[in-house]
Amino acid sequence: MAEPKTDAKPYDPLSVEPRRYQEWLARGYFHAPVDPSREPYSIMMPLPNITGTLHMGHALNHTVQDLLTRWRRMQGRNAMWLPGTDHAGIATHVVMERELAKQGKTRFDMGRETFLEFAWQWKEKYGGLIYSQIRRMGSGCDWDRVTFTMDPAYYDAVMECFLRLYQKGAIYYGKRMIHWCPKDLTSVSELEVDHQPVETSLWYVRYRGADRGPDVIIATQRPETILADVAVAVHPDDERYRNLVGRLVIVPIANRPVPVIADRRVDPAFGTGALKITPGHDPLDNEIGADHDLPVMVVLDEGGRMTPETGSYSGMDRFEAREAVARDLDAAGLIEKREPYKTNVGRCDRCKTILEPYITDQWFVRVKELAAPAIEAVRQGRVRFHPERWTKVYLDWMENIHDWNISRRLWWGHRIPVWHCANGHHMAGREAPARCPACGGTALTQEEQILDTWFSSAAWPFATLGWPKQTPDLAYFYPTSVLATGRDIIFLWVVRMIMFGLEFMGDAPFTDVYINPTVLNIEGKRMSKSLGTGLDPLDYVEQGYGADALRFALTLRCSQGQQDLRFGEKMLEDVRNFNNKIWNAARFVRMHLEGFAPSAGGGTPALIDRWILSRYARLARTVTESLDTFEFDKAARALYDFIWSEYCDWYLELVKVDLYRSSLESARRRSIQHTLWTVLEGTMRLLHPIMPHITEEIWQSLPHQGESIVVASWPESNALPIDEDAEARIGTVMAVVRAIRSIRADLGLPPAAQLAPMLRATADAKSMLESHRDYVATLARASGLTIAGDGSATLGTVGTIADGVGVLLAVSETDRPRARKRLEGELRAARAHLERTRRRLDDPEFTARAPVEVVEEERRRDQELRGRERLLQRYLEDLG
RNA sequence: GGGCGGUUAGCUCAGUGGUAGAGCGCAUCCUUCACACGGAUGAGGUCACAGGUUCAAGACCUGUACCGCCCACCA
Repeated sequence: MAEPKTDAKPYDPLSVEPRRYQEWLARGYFHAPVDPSREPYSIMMPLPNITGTLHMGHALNHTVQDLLTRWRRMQGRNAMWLPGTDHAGIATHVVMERELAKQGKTRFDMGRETFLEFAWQWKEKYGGLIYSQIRRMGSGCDWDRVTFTMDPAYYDAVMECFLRLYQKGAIYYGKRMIHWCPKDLTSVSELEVDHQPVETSLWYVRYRGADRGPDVIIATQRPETILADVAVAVHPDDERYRNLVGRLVIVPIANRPVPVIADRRVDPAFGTGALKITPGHDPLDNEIGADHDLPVMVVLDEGGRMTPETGSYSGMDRFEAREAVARDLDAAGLIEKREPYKTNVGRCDRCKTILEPYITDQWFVRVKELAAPAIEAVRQGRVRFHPERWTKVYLDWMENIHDWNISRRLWWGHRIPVWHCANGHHMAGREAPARCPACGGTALTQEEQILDTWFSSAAWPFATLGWPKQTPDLAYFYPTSVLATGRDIIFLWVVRMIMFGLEFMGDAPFTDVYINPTVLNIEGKRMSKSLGTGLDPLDYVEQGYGADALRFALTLRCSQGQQDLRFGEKMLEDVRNFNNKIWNAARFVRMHLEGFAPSAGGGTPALIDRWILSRYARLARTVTESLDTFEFDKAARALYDFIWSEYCDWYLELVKVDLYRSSLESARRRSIQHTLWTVLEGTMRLLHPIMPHITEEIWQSLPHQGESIVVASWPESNALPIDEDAEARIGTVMAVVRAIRSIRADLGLPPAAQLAPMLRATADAKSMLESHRDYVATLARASGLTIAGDGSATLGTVGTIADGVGVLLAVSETDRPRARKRLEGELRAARAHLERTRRRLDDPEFTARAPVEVVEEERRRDQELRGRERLLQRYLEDLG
């Protein structure tokens, strides 16, 4: 492993990160071969689309997966993170066809074969881009296992899934009303419908009664579908229309008589309470029509244009036809009114075209039987969601799951392995059978449609490992450990993986599902390239912040409490500063590590060493526990606070007192070196999962065991002792230092002025302070410090009480007013506090009902505050 | 319409029923030999609102308001 390249004062991530990543790759650290002697840990990357580039959401999601993988590897697991990409049928179609449209072409001009060639070229060209971006983020994926959903072996696995479901009768075929995109010419999933509010009109249209019967007025948003009306429906209890049910009314323009029917699904409060029934163009009408044995009429074609049967409207676009029909109705005197109306329209998630309810031949998976075990797996806790609240979201949805429309009228994807014969029979198989088993016919054609992208990605956790072959990989890594993803694809993907895993492997595909927050910009708006609010993570990385900074900034805000994470560049500045802090702390440590060898041991640690070692032990616990419970922000915050506040601001400053002492003994030096090294080296390991590059760079610059921090061991927190005595004593030192600094600042004393404060302490604290007087004197710049017993007199001083120690400073005549102000302020605060404590202790309810420890604590505090009040009062009097 | 989050310092957010916290920003001071991408000291909060439970509520319960997300979509 290379030596650190630079010792510059500011840390430069750009000169470190790509180099370190290359080394890791070259040494194969991210490849996890099957090894039955070790416990596996595996994560399957939520596969990005080949058309995609890395966005901030990926940056967060990948950081989480990478830190989990790196952490578990350091804990000794055989950790494997499998990367891959998705062919993403419709998404890829949309971008490719947009490209074709620029040349004035459609995919139909090219034909299926040519288009697929074009698609493969596209995949070759853009499919690799996202991988290089992933690598730039430091993600330690097992690149030997990278998988594309249309790789031959994966393709075969998808076929196997379909065939097995087909054979067990879980798949059916037929004409169904689905969400249809008239631009992409395919069905789309109900989960991929983007509902958006829109301003439109509600037309009130008069349908004349047949045979001189009464007229009825219906309200509709879609006059163009009037031509396909087959009935008018009212609520059975609606008194207004009681005498109308069973009679006929005339559909305007079409001049067809249709029945008035009664159905409970009609809302009498909406519009006029009368609903036109158009089973060919509306899902509710389709249901009602089917229940009343009404025919289905269709007046729009697959492109959303009026059919040839519509006479003068023939060929008109649906929106054009809407106005035309409305005009004609108006001319015929049949429009009672037209009012503005706000409603929601469903748009194609990919191309934003308004979708049509449309009836075509579709393939479906009967999903209830697959859902039942998937529900059980979560109920029984075999699959756990983090944060836990997503469990309910999952269960609620699964309990109301609808059959799954898996066919898409696209070309780029897995073609459905079914053959149709001329007599309407169909049969499944990888190859075309010689003749139809049902009728013996030989005129067989393959199904044109392909499978929904989510059908293929549902097999991701096992198809990537060689299934249906019983490979060693599959046996070893399945089921995987954690699935980390965003909440937007819980229904589309997570539920389907659980169903497929249970169906085909007999086991849920993972034990834990971590749902990461959604990354928003600093205004709280969704990031979107089209809105110009998208932020390219790689831009920030290359601007000089580096991948580590981005990873840490995201991790620091990756809490379970909130579903969103607001991101702004300021956050990267903060982490850049943090990295610089770490970098310079390491430089400092290195400067003082001359002649140090860890093997020599540290001898007897001083109190300050014991203190930082104890704090480090706590850090190791916090970080480990936080990672274990998916509370990544806690881990990051603990590291940040420890490194900056405790290690740098306090320990390094304390240790300088010893290091710069003219009479530093070699034993003391060795013990300092050992502590500096132990804590920094260990902290780098604790930080490595979040910031892999800088920690490697620093770790390599320190004495270390092993060839890389990537494969170093995780600090075993149980082996690190907590030293409460050292923590308490150094806590007192810190409080005293802070008190002196505070007095100095309040009095506006120049920094050059060496102070001569007096500390008054009880015997125990006094002896501790005496042995640590140099630390206090140096850190507080108070060379004239004296330490006295509890009873000594004080005159003309300002003072405070820090952790039970009186801190006093003689005050000059000119400083008196400021000193008095300070004392009065402190006294006021103490009295206010005391009053609160008093009120509690005077409350018999409190002393009777609160736990003994709490009451004791309150008494102790009361005593302390009384002492404090007394002393402050005396200081004030002494000040004169 | 139903469900789920959120509402804490100017901003972004932590916060296990028992003395309200961090980072940034702000103010004052410090170019001391790891770091000015730094150090020190401060100012700044009726924890959205209203009830309730409790000796004790920012935390628990019930409502309300606002912000956001998801589901269902009355044509």
